[in-house]
Amino acid sequence: MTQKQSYTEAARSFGHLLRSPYEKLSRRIYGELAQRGFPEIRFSHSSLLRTIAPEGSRLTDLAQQAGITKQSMAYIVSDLQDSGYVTHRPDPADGRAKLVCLTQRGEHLMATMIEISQGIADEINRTCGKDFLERLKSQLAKLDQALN
Amino acid sequence: MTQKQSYTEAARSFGHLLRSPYEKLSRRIYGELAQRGFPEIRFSHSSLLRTIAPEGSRLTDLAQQAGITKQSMAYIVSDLQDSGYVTHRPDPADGRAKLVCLTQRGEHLMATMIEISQGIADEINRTCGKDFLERLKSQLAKLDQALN
DNA sequence: GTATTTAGTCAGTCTGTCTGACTATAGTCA
DNA sequence: TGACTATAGTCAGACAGACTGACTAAATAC
Repeated sequence: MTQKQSYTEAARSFGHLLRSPYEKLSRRIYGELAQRGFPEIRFSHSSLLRTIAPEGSRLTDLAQQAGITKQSMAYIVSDLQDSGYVTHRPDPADGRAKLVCLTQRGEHLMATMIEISQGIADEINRTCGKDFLERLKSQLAKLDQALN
Repeated sequence: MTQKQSYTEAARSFGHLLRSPYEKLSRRIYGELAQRGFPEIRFSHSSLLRTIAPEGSRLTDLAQQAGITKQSMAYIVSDLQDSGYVTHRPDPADGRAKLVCLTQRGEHLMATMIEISQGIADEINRTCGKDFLERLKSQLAKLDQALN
């Protein structure tokens, strides 16, 4: 086995194993969202959807939590606003700031994402064994800690 | 706990746990490559680097294996060619085709990536326990299968 | 009251993906 | 053998999503 062959095997063994299930989960979730009436939702939207607070969030906070610039987050906010998932309202605590808030459609989207995620989790546990995901999550959290 | 709060917790528990270590590993690997004399290498290059065969590969095969269009792969090949990591030569079996081959610099890059990956794997096993990665890989492979 | 910092917007740039169209070559079939 | 279809790679343009610098209005610090 040549050195080059052992490289592709080494790479595939881990980087691939982390990326592939993630990509498959993404495709499943966005595919099912499209089928359930949310065809506009894309991967980039997750940087806002996974961090927005129930009471609304500031653009700069969303950007910082997602690790992107406020201009990039503004682009995503604009897109979700055009599709009716979020809206703006002034932040009473700061005349400069606006709060990005979920609309009713946005809240419905969130509820649907939870439902889809739960369904996938149940399916995985049925296929891979009881509490498989809990144990996997525990190991991934340990890995995540070790990589800091 | 509101429904919206439970969403972010559910999402963070898994999607986040798959993405975060992957992003950290990527930053580590590309950071160390830059320090070791390969500053041009970026994440997008991995779609070629992880699949190119030791004897060279056709553009269309690389594209298919990576799941992107041949035009996108051509864009990546061009970038790596400009930086001296790959070169073209005609495919003797087909007058239309060219083989994308690693240069000496490209092979050195590959060897360095293996070294860096091995070092990270050893460090993870030291931190998380003997054979931690083997057991984690096994579970991730199981998950990957379950998601097909 | 002045200087500095912050929130958000605007415009432009870059990367990396896509599509359609094209030319040259290969394969198939009658 | 010629006509037709398919394939390999290139070209040009479009788009999504990331970035930077500059700007205005509001907040904060002194």
